[in-house]
Amino acid sequence: MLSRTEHKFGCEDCEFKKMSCLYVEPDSFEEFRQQSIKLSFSKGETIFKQGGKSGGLLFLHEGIVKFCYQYDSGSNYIMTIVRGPKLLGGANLFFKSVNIFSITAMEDSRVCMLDSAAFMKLAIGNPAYLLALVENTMDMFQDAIFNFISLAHNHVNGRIATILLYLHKNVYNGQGYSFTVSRKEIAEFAACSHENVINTLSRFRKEGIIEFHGKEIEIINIELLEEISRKG
Amino acid sequence: MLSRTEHKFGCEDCEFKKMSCLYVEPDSFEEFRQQSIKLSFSKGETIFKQGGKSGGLLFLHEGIVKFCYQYDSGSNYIMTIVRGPKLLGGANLFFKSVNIFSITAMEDSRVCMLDSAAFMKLAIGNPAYLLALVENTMDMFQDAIFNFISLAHNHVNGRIATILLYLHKNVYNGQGYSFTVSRKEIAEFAACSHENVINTLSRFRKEGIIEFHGKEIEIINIELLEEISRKG
DNA sequence: CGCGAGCTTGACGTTGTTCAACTAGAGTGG
DNA sequence: CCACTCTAGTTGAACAACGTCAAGCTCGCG
Repeated sequence: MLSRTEHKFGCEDCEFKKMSCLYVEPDSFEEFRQQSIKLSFSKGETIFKQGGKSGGLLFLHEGIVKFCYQYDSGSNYIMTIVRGPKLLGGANLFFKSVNIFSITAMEDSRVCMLDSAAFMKLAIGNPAYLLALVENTMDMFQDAIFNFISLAHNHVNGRIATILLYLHKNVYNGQGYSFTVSRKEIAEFAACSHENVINTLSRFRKEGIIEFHGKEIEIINIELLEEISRKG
Repeated sequence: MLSRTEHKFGCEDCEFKKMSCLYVEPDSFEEFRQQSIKLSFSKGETIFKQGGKSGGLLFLHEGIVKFCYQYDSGSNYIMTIVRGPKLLGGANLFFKSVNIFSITAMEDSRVCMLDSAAFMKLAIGNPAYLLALVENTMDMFQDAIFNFISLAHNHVNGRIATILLYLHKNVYNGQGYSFTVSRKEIAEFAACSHENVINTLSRFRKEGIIEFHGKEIEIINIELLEEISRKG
């Protein structure tokens, strides 16, 4: 029997198992699962380090993580932010032997590190499963690309509006219209200075689009925010 | 027997067939190939239109194409430029029923439009083949992402340097240090105004980094260009 | 010959970065 | 418990980067 602690990690009802068992036999999945390692990360801890040896596939059971690119100069760029449950695969993990970016926990997170070789074995035997996982990964890429496009075309107003909407809809969903992010992280996501973020957020507050107390930001007028996101 | 015209399309020695037959039986591939359509596109012609129904997978035998995102305002953003032979798959084509960006020929190009259903059948039967194709696609995404990162972090100097290096190394390789691109396209790639491109290129010329006559650009000092690309 | 698209240049205003000074809160060690 | 330090946040001023506008240019094409 599972102990209470192990049960907290949800091996019996985990989302990854549920999704996998749509395609593969529970026994095959169980064999694969035996090769994986359960880990907890606290807010701020680095899960994968840019430039480090790739740790294979990662399943984020619960929590919120950011994909960061770190420059030699020391500054960071956040490529995307995702919440669990989600498979974190793709260019960083599927095929490369070295991580091309870092993955850092933004909230306390629980993950499973999956064994690449065991995964490949499972995938080769179940192409429909592989296809479903690739599709899942592509969705994450697509979200990231739309953020890049907003970044390429819009001024800081529009970029920050896009980011606030993204965080509301895709990350902090299911908790009303408010969430907690630092100005520094918004700056790293929007690729601008933190001073500019502060000024922009203050302007949004003056105009009644958002409200904030400390790090907690609340969206008041989402229609207007969407218009700013579109028009730049 | 193949006619001379058909032979020009290279069905016997095409790169896609060569690559595919590392994984699948020639007979299976031939069956798949029967479902595909050979087409030629002239410089400037649109191959896939953003918002249009997805045309499935595309193999670019020869030529150069750009992936464009078009804004309501009418302005364009070039996400990436690739040369054949290359499989153009990924988020745009693998799974979505609607194209999320346009693909346009920058030089005269020859392509095969592949049938999605026939491809899926082939891939499901040959997981190693699917894996190889996904890896190929991910590489293209990775290149695009590095361009995005340069765009997010660098000033126009660095962005244009990055783009010139990308074009030299990945697109117009095998033709020395010179190539032909319009200022407008560089501007759409670097996400800045065409005036800014002109000023930057002139500055690069004054500093002896590049030389140009009309649309033909030649890289003179590649080390310096790489330094600008890195440092912004 | 005239037209339009792309290219070029300079002036000007806006946007955004950098810098400096200050405040507030969270750890840390005596 | 209190200083000390470190990080994040805030504000304003000075400066650089960039886009926009206007004008004139060249080239290819009908």
